[in-house]
Amino acid sequence: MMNRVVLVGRLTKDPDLRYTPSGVAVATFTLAVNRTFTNQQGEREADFINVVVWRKAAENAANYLKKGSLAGVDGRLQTRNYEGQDGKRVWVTEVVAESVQFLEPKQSSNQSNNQSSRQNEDPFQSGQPIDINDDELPF
Amino acid sequence: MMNRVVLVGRLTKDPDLRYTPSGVAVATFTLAVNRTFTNQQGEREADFINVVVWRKAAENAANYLKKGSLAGVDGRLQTRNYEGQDGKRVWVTEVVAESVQFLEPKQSSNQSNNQSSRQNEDPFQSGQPIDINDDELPF
Amino acid sequence: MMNRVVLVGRLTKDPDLRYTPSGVAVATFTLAVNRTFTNQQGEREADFINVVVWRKAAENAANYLKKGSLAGVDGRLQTRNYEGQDGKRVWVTEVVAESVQFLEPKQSSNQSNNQSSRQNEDPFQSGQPIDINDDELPF
Amino acid sequence: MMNRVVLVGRLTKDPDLRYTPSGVAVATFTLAVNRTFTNQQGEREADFINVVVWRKAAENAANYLKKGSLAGVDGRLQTRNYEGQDGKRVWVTEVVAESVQFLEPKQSSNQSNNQSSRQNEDPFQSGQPIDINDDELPF
DNA sequence: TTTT
DNA sequence: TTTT
Repeated sequence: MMNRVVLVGRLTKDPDLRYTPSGVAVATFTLAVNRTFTNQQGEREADFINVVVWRKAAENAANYLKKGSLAGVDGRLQTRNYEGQDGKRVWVTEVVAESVQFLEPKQSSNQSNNQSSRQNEDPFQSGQPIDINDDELPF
Repeated sequence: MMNRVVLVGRLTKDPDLRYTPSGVAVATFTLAVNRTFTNQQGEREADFINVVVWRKAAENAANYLKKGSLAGVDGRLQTRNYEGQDGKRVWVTEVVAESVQFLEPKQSSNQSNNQSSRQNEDPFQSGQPIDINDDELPF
Repeated sequence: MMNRVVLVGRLTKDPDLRYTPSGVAVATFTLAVNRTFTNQQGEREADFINVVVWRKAAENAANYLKKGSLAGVDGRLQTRNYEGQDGKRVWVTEVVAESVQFLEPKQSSNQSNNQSSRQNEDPFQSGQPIDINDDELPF
Repeated sequence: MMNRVVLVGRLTKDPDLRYTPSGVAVATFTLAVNRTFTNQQGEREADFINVVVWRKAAENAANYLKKGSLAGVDGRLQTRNYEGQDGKRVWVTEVVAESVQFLEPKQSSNQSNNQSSRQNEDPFQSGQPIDINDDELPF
């Protein structure tokens, strides 16, 4: 059995960093990966892939990545299900990152621009405890 | 932008082979990929990953793979949406295979066992035209 | 920076298990990976890729793999150099496996065939201490 | 049989673009891929991986990449041998790129910097016909 | 429901 | 210098 995913793309939004009840950091973000081919209308489309990162790598992602950042992900595919609002099982397929690469060139640092897109973020959307049971932890 | 997936696992059912209105073969199947780690109950779980294959590789998959076959897939992640039965957009993440490997040892061929699990399959589930627009074709 | 290799192929010989001076297990083997395309003479060639495995996975490889076994490797590419017998630097590129999958079906076990190809192996070639400095250990 | 390599690193020199006798473009370059871990001296080392690209992608690599460029490579491992100057077979392991990604941000284009590091290159090292038989072409 |  |  083998399961390996490698992606390079851009974050569609700032990462969302939360903590499990026992205090384990988990970050999620979506990576837009542009396709190399165009559709019949000649447009280049993208795939939008959900990524989950745990522990220290989660905190690093939250610190160093923001909307639009170019990032690489090396991980594995995971399927998971939860109960939807209509009571049905909803299945999701996402990538659990084992490592995240920051491919953006370092900014010249005369500007605190790493946080710039963050200042108006909704405190209810980010940084709050997350309702994930610890036994989902993969490592 | 990079997008690469490599999987080895077992088919949960026989592949489903269909054709687009213009006659392009497309096969779908789900690969069960056992995890290497166990959950807190000590059980080894699996991820169930949907795979799409096009053209000649689709027909080969339908001919050589069946429920339980060990197979390798090399491809890319794709996200797609369609209208669910409640009118809402449903998003799916699946793997588009560029190549499929048959990792099952050749059977000793005294038995037509490749088709054995197929004899009672529902003709409405398999081999029928599929409602996919040709402009989804990636290559 | 990203570095990922996934291979499925067959061992050209039994794995070679050795130990560093401080007792860390390291196994090496070569994987023959048949190409999917043929050359101009219509022959299907293969690539012969050297693989290194460390610690517990090294001992598992030595126990469960032998010449001809189908195996999967997930790891990274490593370059290394040493002094050749003519005093020149020799550069090698090899795969350091993070995980090794045994893709051979379990034999029906009425036969001790896992060791069968081993009985005449040269004791000077295998199982001996290896002259590798421990600071090459990647993990 | 599966064979997949994904790399992200920086070119150690400008790409070397040549042509086979029948006019097929082939570019070669070395990618330095920094390791994520440090050795016992606390230094972060790198792997230096040789990459070969064919046809249009070779010309694109020569046009868009230069020494120091950040690039992604998706391809497969290949082993090859030739006769060394001492008459012995020399074996090399390299990556044949199926696609090359240019991960450098576009420069502000007030400068023809893409060629800047090229002006003193040795005409005997680059741009010359290459002695590769066309039957080595993989696609 | 998205990135550049 | 190789596997099936």
